[in-house]
Amino acid sequence: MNGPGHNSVSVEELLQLIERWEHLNIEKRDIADCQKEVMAEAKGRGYDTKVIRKLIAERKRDAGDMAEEEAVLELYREAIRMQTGPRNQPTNGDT
Amino acid sequence: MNGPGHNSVSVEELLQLIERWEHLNIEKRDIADCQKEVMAEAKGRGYDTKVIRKLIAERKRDAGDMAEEEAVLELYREAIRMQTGPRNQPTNGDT
Amino acid sequence: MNGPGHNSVSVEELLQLIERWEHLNIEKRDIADCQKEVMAEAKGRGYDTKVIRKLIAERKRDAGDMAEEEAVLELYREAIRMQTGPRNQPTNGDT
Amino acid sequence: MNGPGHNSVSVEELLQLIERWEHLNIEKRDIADCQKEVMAEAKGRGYDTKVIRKLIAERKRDAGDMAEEEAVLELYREAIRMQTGPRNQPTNGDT
DNA sequence: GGAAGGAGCAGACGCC
DNA sequence: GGCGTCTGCTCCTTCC
Repeated sequence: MNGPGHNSVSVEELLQLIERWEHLNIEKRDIADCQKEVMAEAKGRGYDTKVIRKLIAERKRDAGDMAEEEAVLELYREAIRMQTGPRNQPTNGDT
Repeated sequence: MNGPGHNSVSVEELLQLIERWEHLNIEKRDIADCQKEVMAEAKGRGYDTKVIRKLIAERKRDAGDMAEEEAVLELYREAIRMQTGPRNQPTNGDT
Repeated sequence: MNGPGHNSVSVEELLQLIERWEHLNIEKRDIADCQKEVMAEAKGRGYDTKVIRKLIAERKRDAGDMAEEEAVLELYREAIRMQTGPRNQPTNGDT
Repeated sequence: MNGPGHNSVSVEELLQLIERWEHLNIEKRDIADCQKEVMAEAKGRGYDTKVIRKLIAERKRDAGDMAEEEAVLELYREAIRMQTGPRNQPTNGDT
């Protein structure tokens, strides 16, 4: 009842999408395993993994804060532009 | 002041471990982005991503269940053997 | 200095919330202890607690699967309706 | 082939044990729901639940630390006794 | 030491 | 397009 080009194609492409997603997930798992290995190595060398995780979290926050600071600065710049721009580009007299 | 055997070495290797971990994390993020792209493509082709996620979860469960079922069956067999085996095996004389 | 309306009120209600939560947690611990007792009793009567845990897990899965299956079926039905309904219902002229 | 008092009894008591355990589990779930309500109420009153969780974790740690401190103190006392006791109870001259 | 359960967190979806 | 909510995942702790 269904000729070619009907939803059998959809099923095929749906499966391909799903399998692509699943394959990517496998890669993620592999990388996570590598991370566990790194932690294991750290522990093997006598480091406290809990402390290391704290350090990583801190670094992450620091990186994030830098970005956030930038965003805030940009926000302020924009706010300033909205005040100075519309009003007159004002005190600048060298036009 | 920083000859061999100082703790600057420890700091260095600690940093290397952390950076290796962070780099792996970046790779994970990239792959996660790819997954988002896949989902976006699916959505673009008219699929319901919620359903797709359900399907993926189902497939995952199915895969897991196969292995688990075997384990459970083995466990039960063992449990039954522990009950029937010792009790009936040797002293059973009504053959 | 600490009349009504100060933030000491907030501290008080915050503490109450926290303590309510903690008290509930204690109750949970108590119940968990009861569960341990049940298991200990089972073991004392000669049952294999490992098998019992598997049985419980199975019963849990069975119960969960019933509900979930319904949800998934409903989801799929809805997805199918979204595909077949709009596409074929009105403008379909090739009959 | 099995008269009364055989393993049909075991099945019954096994089921009772399992159901007792499951009932306790339900109670735990209920309490967990109450905890969620507490958190929801806290959020409704404008508190940051994340901070609250941190506070609870701290209090937990503090409580644990008190006990741990006691344990450490006891350990030290024991160590001191092992040093002073065997050697001579000696230099104590007020006998 | 290994597994099961719970807690915490990040990502994804829906609303505004 | 950003925010709030919510589910799912991972990690950690506890128990066996």
